[in-house]
Amino acid sequence: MAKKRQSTRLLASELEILDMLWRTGDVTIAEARAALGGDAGYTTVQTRLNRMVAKGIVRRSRATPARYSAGVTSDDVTGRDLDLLLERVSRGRVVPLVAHLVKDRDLSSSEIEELKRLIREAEKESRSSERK
Amino acid sequence: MAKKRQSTRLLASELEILDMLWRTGDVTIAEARAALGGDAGYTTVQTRLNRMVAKGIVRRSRATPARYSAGVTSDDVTGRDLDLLLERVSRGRVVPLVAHLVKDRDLSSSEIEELKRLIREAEKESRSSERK
DNA sequence: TGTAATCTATGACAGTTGTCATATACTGCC
DNA sequence: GGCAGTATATGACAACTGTCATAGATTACA
Repeated sequence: MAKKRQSTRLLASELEILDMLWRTGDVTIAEARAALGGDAGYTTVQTRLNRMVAKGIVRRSRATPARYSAGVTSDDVTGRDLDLLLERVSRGRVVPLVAHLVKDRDLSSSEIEELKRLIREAEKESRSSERK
Repeated sequence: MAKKRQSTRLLASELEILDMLWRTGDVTIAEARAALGGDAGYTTVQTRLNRMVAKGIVRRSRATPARYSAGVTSDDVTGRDLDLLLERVSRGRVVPLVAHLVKDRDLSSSEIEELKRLIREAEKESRSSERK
């Protein structure tokens, strides 16, 4: 019984670690601990990092002290998470997700321009596939 | 030791259940089991549903047989998940998330129109706050 | 009404996660 | 080389999750 977890997604606590690694590059345990706020005990941070190494989402260098770095990119995580959200929560509807992302946020004019460009691209795509 | 989990997000397996509940409305255990594909044992589905009830994310009616329904809306989940993604993974940058959502997808022309409208709204917002 | 069918409660076990203590190993410096 | 300080390995425990078996309660119908 108790099948191994298959299609999971990263836990919030794992995102916390990855966020830290993406921000600070590669770190020793002591540095990771400080970067996380210094609340957790040294071996707690050690264990969490090593468990993530075992899962392949964090890398560990052979140096001493070992340096840990992210083993997945934020784009990987973004992609997988958004796809899961689309599938499970939004039923494939893109608009409500985008709505949440752009509503009530302070976007710079360059961000607005980027967004417009994205929509124009998508529009071109949709028209070309329509023609087929 | 072993502090109770605080700031988590829903597990993929919980999203699976909620997805089913959002789609089918309220269900008995037997119906839930069928809707999930019939792979899991009856009491497995029972346990998973009841544990989610204990967490407050699923509701259970007092009828017999009990009927289970979603205790959170998909908008709630969408909102919380996207905000976490923005904070932890994308560092507040909205554009890459939107890019992933609109790239390489078949969007209908009405969806495109909706997206344009959203951007126009965001633009209006950004201009009005600029003026302050 | 009594029995079969169904539903519910409960217990169990293995794997995961959050937390850390302890013991062992390694490094750097006197 | 030996000791202090740092790093690593390992073990542990509680809560949570995935899975289900079993027993007791309820319902439906012959």
